Amino acid sequence: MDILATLQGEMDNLSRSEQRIAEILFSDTGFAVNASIIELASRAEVSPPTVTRFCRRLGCQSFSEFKVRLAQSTFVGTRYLQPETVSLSTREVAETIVTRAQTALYAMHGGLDEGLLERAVTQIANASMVYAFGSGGNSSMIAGEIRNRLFRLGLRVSASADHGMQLMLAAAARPGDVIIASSFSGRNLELARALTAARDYKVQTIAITRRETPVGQAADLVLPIEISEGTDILQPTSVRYAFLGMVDIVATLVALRLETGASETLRRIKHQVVASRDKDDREALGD
Amino acid sequence: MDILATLQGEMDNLSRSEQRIAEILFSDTGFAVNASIIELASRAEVSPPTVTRFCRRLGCQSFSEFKVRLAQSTFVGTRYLQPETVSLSTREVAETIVTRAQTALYAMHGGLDEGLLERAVTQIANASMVYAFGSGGNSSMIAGEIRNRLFRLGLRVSASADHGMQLMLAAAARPGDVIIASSFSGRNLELARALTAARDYKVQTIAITRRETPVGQAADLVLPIEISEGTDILQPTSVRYAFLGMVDIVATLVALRLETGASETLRRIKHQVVASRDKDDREALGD
DNA sequence: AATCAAGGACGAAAATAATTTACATGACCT
DNA sequence: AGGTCATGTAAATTATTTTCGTCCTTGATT
Repeated sequence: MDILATLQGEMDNLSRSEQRIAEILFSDTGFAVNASIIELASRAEVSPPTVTRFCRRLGCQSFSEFKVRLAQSTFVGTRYLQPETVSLSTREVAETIVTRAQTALYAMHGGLDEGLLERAVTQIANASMVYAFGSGGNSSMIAGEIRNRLFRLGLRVSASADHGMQLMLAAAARPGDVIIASSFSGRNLELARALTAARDYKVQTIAITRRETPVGQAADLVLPIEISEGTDILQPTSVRYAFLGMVDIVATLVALRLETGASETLRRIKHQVVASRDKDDREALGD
Repeated sequence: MDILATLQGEMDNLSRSEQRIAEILFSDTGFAVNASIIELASRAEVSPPTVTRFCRRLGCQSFSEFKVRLAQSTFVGTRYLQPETVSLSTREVAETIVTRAQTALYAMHGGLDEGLLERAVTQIANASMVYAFGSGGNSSMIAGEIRNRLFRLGLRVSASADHGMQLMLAAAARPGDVIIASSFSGRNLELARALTAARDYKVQTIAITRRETPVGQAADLVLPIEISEGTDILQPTSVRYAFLGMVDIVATLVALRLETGASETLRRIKHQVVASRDKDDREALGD
């Protein structure tokens, strides 16, 4: 879907002229997006037909289709394409963060599988109890968000970031309960163990993680997020946005599935919250 | 920047033919983005020159520039333009969530003030202790994220979601400490009180919130996020993405300010985390 | 009320520009 | 030597813009 990402993968299969075109696309996407085929060709020192062929190779039918796809992939900036460069200015940092978040959300969206999603939603909506598991700063935040979203819908839900607790909760869970596990890396072996234990007790397990990983394999159903994390340790991982988005999608679908009951619970929560604020109740479930 | 938003504002000043074009842009952006000027014109039952004039009126120099801008504004979908519609299908829900998140991030990015940001970053980087305050599901998540990001940089940081604690911590804080407060609505009066108390003790206070609100006014420095929350109570608020983005930007800038020390702390944390996983240490600070 | 500019919206057709196709060349490999 | 592939040139096609003339609307004048 993201043409620049596609291009990066194809880099090796390109001829010399085509690599020169690609070079320009990466280094100056802003120019490329606004250029005509002639301008782009002359800047890359190739002929226009070579550009056309280049577009075809990337799966576009025409140069203009290519340009549209290019424009779509460069929402804010393209700095994420040069992960080696350390961004220094405030402006660059902001642009990079926003762009990466957008990219992560986009990748998550592209990887969605409606069938899986619906199965997961059905299980959650019908669960007698939901457990949200995730450890480490990021996944425990996600587990917390799962709790935040689902309790508002009137579901019984408990979040845990503690491996020991997770194992015990899994063992204590009963058929009809659902465990939702979050792992960015998929390599959280204790979490995988808890899921395996839950399986023995016929508890449904849903994992938000990468498929081909210990956690992914241990779960009954995987809502896949296949984004690698990058290596810039100074930067917070953008994968969080993808996970958050997945949680929001699942929670919203569950809400729609439950419909009336959920609205009532939400109304009650809101009433309580608003009562302890000043009078303006236009705000949704604020903070 | 967003041409579809611009267009919505201009709607009244358009002639009949132009409104017919706009109509198509809103109802079938996907078609418009891929269409030639002739196709678009014939579908709107106008002549190509009218389309060209339409583009000019919207500030584009040519039809192709217009198409690029259009492609850039329709990252995933345009459903947010009709906020009243309740989305029902899985596909629609996913599209809506992703689009809203993107929009929120974009709005946050647009509202950034470099000067303020740099002042905040300087204060945080030099703080002897940082307190992150935020209550309610959403803001306490943000406070948690502030802690997650900053402790990795070697800063001393404590997060609290409890109003009573916040007040006490504010009273116990000393000059040189910094409090970062998060409030989506800005109407969290207890939080505002804690900030006011901190001020008396000459503790720097930074708020991520809306400017013209009790919390915004109580803080020394506001990193503004002026997004209203929408009223669909079934949907999680997209403002979270904006807040998260702001936290990431601030944290990254602080990291760059601290530079060497931070990398070392991160390396140590990572070493510990990796040691308790299996051997693959390519993963960043995973879960 | 009828008439008459003035101005704007619009489309037809011409002019221009962009893009693609068809074909030719030359480099490289077998 | 022959084939294949990458590439360019030039022609053909297609897309876009410009120019110009018509028609409608509006508002003033008779």
